[in-house]
Amino acid sequence: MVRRGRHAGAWKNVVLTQDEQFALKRRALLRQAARAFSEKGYHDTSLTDVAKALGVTKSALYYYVDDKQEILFECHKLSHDFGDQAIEYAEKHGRNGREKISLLVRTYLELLTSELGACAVLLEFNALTPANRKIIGRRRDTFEHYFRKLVQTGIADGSLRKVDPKLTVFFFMGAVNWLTRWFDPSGEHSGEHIAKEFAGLLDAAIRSR
Amino acid sequence: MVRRGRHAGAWKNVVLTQDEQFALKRRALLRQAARAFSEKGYHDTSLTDVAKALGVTKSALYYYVDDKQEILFECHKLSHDFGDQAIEYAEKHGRNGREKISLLVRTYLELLTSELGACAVLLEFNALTPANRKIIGRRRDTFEHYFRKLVQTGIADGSLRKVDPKLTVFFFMGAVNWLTRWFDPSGEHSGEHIAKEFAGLLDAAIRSR
Amino acid sequence: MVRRGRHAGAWKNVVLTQDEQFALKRRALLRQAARAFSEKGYHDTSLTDVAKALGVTKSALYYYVDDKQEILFECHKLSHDFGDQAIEYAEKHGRNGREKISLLVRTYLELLTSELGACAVLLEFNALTPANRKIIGRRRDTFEHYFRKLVQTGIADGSLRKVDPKLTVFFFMGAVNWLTRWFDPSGEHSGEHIAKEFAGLLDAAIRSR
Amino acid sequence: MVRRGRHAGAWKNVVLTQDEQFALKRRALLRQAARAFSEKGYHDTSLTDVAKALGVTKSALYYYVDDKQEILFECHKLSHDFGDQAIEYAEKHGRNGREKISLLVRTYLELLTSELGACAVLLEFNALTPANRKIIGRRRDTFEHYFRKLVQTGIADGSLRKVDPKLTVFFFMGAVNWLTRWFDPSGEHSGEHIAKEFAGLLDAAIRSR
DNA sequence: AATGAATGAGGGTTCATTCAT
DNA sequence: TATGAATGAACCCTCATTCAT
Repeated sequence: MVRRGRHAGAWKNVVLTQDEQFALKRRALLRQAARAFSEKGYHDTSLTDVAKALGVTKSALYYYVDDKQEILFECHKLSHDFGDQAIEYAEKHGRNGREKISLLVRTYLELLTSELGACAVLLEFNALTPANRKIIGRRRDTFEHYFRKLVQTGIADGSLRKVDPKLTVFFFMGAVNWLTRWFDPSGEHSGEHIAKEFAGLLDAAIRSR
Repeated sequence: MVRRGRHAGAWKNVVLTQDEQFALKRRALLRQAARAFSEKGYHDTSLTDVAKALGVTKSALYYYVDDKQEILFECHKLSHDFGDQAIEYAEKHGRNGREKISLLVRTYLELLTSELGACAVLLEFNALTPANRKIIGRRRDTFEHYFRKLVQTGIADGSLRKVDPKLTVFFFMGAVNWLTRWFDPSGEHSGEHIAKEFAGLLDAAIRSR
Repeated sequence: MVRRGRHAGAWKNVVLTQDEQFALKRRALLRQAARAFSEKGYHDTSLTDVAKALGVTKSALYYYVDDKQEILFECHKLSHDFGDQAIEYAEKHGRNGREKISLLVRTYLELLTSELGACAVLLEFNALTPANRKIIGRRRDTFEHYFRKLVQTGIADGSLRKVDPKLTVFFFMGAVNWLTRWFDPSGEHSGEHIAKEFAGLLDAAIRSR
Repeated sequence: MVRRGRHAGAWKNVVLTQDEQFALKRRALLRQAARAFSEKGYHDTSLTDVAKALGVTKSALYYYVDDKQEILFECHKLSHDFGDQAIEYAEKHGRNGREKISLLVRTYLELLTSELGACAVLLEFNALTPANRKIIGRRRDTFEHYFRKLVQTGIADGSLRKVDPKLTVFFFMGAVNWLTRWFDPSGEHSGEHIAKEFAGLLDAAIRSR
């Protein structure tokens, strides 16, 4: 669903424009849905539930979204945007494989936990439409491929011990995806804390002695 | 579903008794369902799918099972049986926290991958009925609690470095549950190989330097 | 929907009064809707479609019309106005049953094809509200009754052979209504051509030898 | 929806086999739906209506049919089967263009009216899926093309006067399709009577003087 | 021991309609 | 005059479940 253009309007800085309102509400919808998806899974989350949680009718959702599928797709895209950001950051500030991985992992986890829900749908890859699965699959492959490459780099530059890059990435991605099932923003551990701890565990797991 | 009594029947040692037949078929049903559940998720797996894969009608399944829910419940129980076995083994052969954890992890993963599907349903915890969720939840807590305890033991006996036991367990459990989404018995890596590799990664992550 | 009074306003001869504007736009709306109805049917034509074709929002339509039903009703009335005109013309210029029928048919078809869409809704009689169906039904009966009468007259005055008046009228009305599904104003055959051809076919079908 | 094979079973001649039962019920469903379609149109006929008329639940229909669309499609196919039969018959027994057309028209109408409902959906061509529309469209074109050809033949062999073949076919097809909106099997005129009368009208309309 | 047939609840989606602005 | 936003009814369809055979 794409929003049509709209003239800027006066009061620009005081009140929200209609477009901003729209975007805000849409964002809220995605967030709420994503939360439900990661709690109960895509298929077990009814739009009625989502709507009720937002205080509107099911039909109202369709003003902001074409499809239930679009919601899932959008969520996946969002979470991959985080991945891209994390990669960019790691690439810029890390000096060897090991450092880059640590930065990548930590940034990624911080972003994810900061806006959890909007992204915690990684588990629901199979619920994507074949067409969408292709798109998201490509991005996931890119991410994992980059991750693996980093492991290889680290091994090559001596900062990491000789682990299996593929299994290592799976190992870590599991931990991340699982996060979405138990992480509670208002819980005992802050997102930053978890990010740091997980990064530490992974680092210890693969660094060269 | 509990089986009613049935006279033992002659030919006992030659042919399978009816009860054995029943048990065999039921087991096959559970396995097949579990496989489907871990591939596509509980709610996206229809009983028709399962039945077709077994070569029978949907209705036939109800002879072996009361409910779709019962299947899921049973699968969860099975996978926890593996956990219990792994614990028992680790407890018997490990000499300190670190060793026990390694044994636990490795045994658990080997069991899981050997009969994947029967257990790959860990991801579908939320699809359980509240009542069943309570039961399985208790077993899960027991398992994780024991796991955490092991970490604490290891830290105490100096075999492990000072990590957060709770997060560590979550970290690892994520990797395990995720396994069910990508592991392919006929794929590149054998179950044993993965078990060993994962155990190695975890060990490196938490052992004292 | 009836328009409330409105003062005539100055500039009367220069600009369109508000009432004229209103009428113009309403007419455009009816025409556009009718076109869509005859192409896709009443129930498969959404007001959004109609609105989009007119360059406004769905809501805007409700300023000119009370109901979707009102549109259909109005269209039916329009098409019957054409029938009435054709009758009047035929009655004035035809000298016997056969001539009158030929004139009726030809005039009717020329009017219909000239403003096709505004009338091509004959097929959607069943989509009318019971109340409206009664009203339109009466007019339709009047038309068909007059038509049948003409056939009887023609038989009586010897200009037509002895055909079944009722079936003859049905026969021809079918051809007319079907027209709305294939006639293309910008197509191969002009409305006049079709009117002439169809009139010719009917005439040959029923004239006395 | 295709039915799987089934062994013949004893009592073959006494009781209906399951397959026959199935076919019978399916046929009834199609007939009932077709009746509703031609009365109210495809989009305004809800499966609930159809089911209620058959005394079952909406869901039950899905045991016999994959889709609402499949019903429509099947009806169209049925009616074209009648067209094919009529063509075959006309081709065999007619000796020139005029005779063949008369036979075609009469046979076709008799078949249609005998099982009206099962076929009276010609009007709902636009409600077909693009894919199905292609298939049915091809058959319709074939039929109309053959019909036109017959007109040309008749003109060539001198049995028909020089009419426009295309418009003539449209003219007649309109009458036929319209039939489905007013024909009542238990009404004043029998199917045979109508078939004969319509065939007579068309014949008079186009025969050479 | 298994099947065919049917049910009912629930889910996603569309759309005419309303109303405040 | 016209729009954005929301609603509720209706619809198609799926699926776990039941029951007679």
